[in-house]
Amino acid sequence: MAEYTPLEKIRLQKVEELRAANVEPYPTRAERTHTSAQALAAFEADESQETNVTLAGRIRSMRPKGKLSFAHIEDGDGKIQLFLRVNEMGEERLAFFNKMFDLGDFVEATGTMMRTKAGEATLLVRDFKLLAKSISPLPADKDVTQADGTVVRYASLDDAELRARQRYADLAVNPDVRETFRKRAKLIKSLRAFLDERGFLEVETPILQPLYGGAAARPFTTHHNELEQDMYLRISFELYLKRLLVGNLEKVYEIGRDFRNEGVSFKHNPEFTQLEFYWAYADYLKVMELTEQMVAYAAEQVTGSTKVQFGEHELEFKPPWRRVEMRQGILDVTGVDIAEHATAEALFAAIREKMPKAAPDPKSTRGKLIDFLVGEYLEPTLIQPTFLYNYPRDISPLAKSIPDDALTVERFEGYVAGFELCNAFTELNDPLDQEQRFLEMGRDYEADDEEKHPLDEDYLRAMRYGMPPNGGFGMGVDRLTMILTDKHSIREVLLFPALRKEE
RNA sequence: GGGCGCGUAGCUCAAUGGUAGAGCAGCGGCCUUUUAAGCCGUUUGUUGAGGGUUCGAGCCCCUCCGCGCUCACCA
Repeated sequence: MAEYTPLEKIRLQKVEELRAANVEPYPTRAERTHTSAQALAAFEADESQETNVTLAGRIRSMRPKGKLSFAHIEDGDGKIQLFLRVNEMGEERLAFFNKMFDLGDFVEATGTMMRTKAGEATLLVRDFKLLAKSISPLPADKDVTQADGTVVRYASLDDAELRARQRYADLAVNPDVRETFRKRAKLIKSLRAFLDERGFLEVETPILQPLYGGAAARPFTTHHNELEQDMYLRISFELYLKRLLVGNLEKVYEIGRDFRNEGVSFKHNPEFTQLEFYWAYADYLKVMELTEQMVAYAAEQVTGSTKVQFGEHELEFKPPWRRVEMRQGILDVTGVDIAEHATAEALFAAIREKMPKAAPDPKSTRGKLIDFLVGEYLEPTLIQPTFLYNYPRDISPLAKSIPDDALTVERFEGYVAGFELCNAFTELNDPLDQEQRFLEMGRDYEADDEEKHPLDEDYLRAMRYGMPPNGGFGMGVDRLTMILTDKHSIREVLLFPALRKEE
């Protein structure tokens, strides 16, 4: 059971007193006629007319001043001031308001809009009603708008853990947090609109899967009792969405949750939102063009511009983005030409020769060594939106090889602000080649290696019916949200990020 | 998992190893145009938990818990 603080006990006492006085502290219905913004707009449109409104919101400040009181309430649109005087309601009623109402209470107020001596558009209250009593005080905060318009906060909830654990309190007292999640919603809506307009069909595929695949990650495992079988939460949508291409759906996409049983960091959460699309008869170059258009469109919808400030960087999303061929990019920053080293051993030796301080894992495959070079030396330089393309085959088991280059596949990743935003390729549609790749992957790892790619026989069966050539794409929606809202931790863009359980 | 750092009142934060404090919030008053309202008075702490060193620990040491940053991992 909850233990109440002295403050909470006082408020619980008030609840009792209210009920004793026949005032319901949690009435069923509200009678709001205007939001704060609507009331202000109606009043300011013509101040000579009487504007009568009923507002509802949470009390954020109270300034009782003898026979009159000021208060600010906040609703979904913002704050608005209430002005209560004995002239309108009598001393007893005003005293009741001052005594029984607290910061955090939801209240309804009816009256006429007016302007105070200080010039603030304010509701002169004739009557008021309690809508919901707040028992626990919200984290105290005070913010003051200076003459120059800047807002100074004197005390606020800024403990990162508490803000994430009690997001409801964070949202209640930090309007900018509400704004972040409005932008997130706008982003997802804009991605949908963009793809819908271009004839992509939104679909839903299983989250609970008998076999996981489409990425290299450890899954969350669970168990279906009746079927008596283990099941996995999906780590990607890829293999199910591509099955749909076999079914003659030419353009499909899904926005949803992926689950990966991996480490948590400023850019990783165990569950995260992914956008994937698959596009028949397109290749990775067409996907590249669609990607830059889509992200530029989203940036404009969310922020009003294709120029986005992220930390110290001003990012320009307007197409075309910079394109860097992986071999050339690595050559430029490290002096190592991966094309000259066809085996892991040769490449490892070349890396040690050019960069004695580099410490790649000696057991790495050639692809992992290349990945090491990219992550270590190239990624940090990719600040403006950039497509890095042509990846090593052995770390891309679902991508199609470049004609006449057995070691390289048609794959690109989009980088922004030094981290990976999206991943795409010309999809492998040759069932025999795919089977080989799965088997190769198996050989590259120990039998019990958690990164081992499980062989999905049903996926191969689907592919044998014939899969059209196609381009596929996956993007971390949380990461794009971070970039578009200038937040530097994934926790800031997730309403309820994963946290260790309390106590 | 490794390294570094943090944890003090409801909130934001102070406090050389020497009596745990301030502002806001709360509570009791005064106040008919306030907006960090003001003025007078006043309450609140297992200093994250446990152990140790010391005459004496919020402060030093150890263990644990939680969080942050970072490294590793994450095609």
